[in-house]
Amino acid sequence: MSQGQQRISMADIARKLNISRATVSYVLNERESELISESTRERVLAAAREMGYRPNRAAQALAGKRSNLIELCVYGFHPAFYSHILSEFETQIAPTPYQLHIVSARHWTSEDWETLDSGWPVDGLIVFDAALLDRAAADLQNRGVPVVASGAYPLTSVDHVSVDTYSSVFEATTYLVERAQRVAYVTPWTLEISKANPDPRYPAYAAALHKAWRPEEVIVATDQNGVGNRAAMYDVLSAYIKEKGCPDALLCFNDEIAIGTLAALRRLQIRVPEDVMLIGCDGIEETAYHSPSLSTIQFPYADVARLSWEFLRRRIEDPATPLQSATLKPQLLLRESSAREE
Amino acid sequence: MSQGQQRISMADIARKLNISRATVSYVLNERESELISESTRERVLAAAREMGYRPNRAAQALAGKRSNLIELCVYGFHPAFYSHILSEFETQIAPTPYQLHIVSARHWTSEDWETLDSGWPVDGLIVFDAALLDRAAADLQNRGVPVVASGAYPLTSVDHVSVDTYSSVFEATTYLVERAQRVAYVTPWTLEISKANPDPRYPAYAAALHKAWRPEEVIVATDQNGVGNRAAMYDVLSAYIKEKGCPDALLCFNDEIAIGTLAALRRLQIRVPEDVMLIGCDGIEETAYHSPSLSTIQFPYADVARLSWEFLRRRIEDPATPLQSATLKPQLLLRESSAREE
DNA sequence: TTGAAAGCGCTAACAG
DNA sequence: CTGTTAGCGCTTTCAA
Repeated sequence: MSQGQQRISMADIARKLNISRATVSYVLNERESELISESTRERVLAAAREMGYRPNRAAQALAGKRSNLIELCVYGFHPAFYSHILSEFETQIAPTPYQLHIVSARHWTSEDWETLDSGWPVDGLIVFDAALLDRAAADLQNRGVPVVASGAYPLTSVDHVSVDTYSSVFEATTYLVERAQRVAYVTPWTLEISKANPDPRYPAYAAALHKAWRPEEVIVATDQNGVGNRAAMYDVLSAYIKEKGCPDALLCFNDEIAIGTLAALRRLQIRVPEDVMLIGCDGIEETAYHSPSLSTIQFPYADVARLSWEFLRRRIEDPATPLQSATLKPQLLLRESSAREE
Repeated sequence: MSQGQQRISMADIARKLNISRATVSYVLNERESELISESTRERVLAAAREMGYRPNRAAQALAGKRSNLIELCVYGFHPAFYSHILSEFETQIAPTPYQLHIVSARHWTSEDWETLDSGWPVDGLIVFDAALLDRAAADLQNRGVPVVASGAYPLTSVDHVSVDTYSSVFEATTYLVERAQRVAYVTPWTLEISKANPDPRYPAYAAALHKAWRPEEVIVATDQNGVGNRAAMYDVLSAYIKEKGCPDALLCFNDEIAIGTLAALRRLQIRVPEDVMLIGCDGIEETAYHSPSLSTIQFPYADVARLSWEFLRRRIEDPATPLQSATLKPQLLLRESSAREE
């Protein structure tokens, strides 16, 4: 078919058919309002196909057409939590004419956060767990770009879907507190980071312990370089246990940490759940496949994606829509790793 | 700061400063060749910052500037194999001025494959495991867009990084054949699909068995709807074993299937590796955390990403570069799940 | 039913 | 050192 060295433009089609560029544009855009003779229509369509015409989306957007681009800003592709998120958003958007432009914030330095605006003509923007994006996102919103924030700490000045991780973690911790003496929190973040970050997990854990008048125990899972890392769980855990003895229950920052902890405990010959109860967080698929199966806090991936997209789409269609918001609660999923008599 | 309802353009800056748009363009683009007075330079920069100017990338691209956009076409964000791939590509591209535009082919129907060309002005394109993209990719290449293909079945008409999965699977199968009587292949694809698809796993398995004069055994892991699904492993496996007895070794299509199989075997009270040896494929991180730890075929994620990007970048910089290609071999990682006396 | 022309925001050649 | 100008490919208004 097409073997031209360059891209085919509407002008090429018009020239070949000896008609005007506007006519070509009309039929290619299926403009109902303009009346085009059936024969012209067909000639244009045929030529476009033959010549391998593909619209230049940058030009379309420049000329004022919608870009059908949705920017999704998320931390990265890893760990599995994010791939679940991305998959669900993709599932939402795939059947629509819209396309996802994923921006990963993983490697961003502090200034980069201003870069939320990629400069591409997006029709809308979804920011997931936008801890530091407040200003940038509000800015975009002010410039007329529809923005939806979602996750456990969404911006509330824009349409948002919040996930009430706090209450679920509180619930999980309370469950453990009622069945165990020493309930520790295992996290890849130092205590300073945990306290400075808007992430609700540590505060929820701490609140649940305080409520029961129990002392906090925080196990920081970092490697020698201070990087949060489940691969270091064995070293971290054995050192901790050696120094302070073994807690009866562990609430883990996320499922990856929980899985790393499970492996470390196995190596230390500590039984789960008999000696130590274990609960993770996020509800990644893997948790179901371990032995013992891992209790976790199931993040509502699909609902978050569905609602976020619903909100964004509505706002794109009707910018005057009043502020939309919803709150979802992750579900505590009790499985083998936390099974114990009360 | 900026609270305008609309986007700031270069014209806005020029107007405010009473200078020409070209001057603004020059300083914002740091054009060395044009001499701009230091004072003008600073005024422009200051105004741009204050007004919150962000370049319109669509317009830049239209006007002939490089877009700094790299399209990465990959099957999806799931399973973990893909998130490893995406992460590594992202790691490569993050420190450069380029930006990734990820296109997921997961939901594509047959016609959509023609859609490889998203219509955005990409500077280059990486297609991963491009089974059905040959024509579309070659097309783009012909139109002057640099294309690199990578994965276990890359196009060879363009720059490519191939991964020799065939030989690794052959090696793994041979390892099993030498230590077990019945070596079965567990796959989420029906035999017809396996045979029609360019994926080298089934052929490699079959070749290794034939070489040893052993009969093939293929266990198809699909649910009632015929969808490939590790969650169905228990049902599939117990039915298979009931009918034909239990193989001594299982070579799994990928690590997800291997993990599902491991869980199913556990439920069936069949020991790994004592009763059944198990080897997966892809080398996702999870394999190290199971008990027994899972043998797998380690895909060279980082090297594939690094080389692909190296090839693409070189071709972008110098389109006349001769065809580039490299072949990488995944490493057979023997762990507990396949440990057995010979 | 079709065509001419303006303009989206920007780059880059050229003129001053 | 700075301004004028011609497009890039497309949409859209207005004429014909």
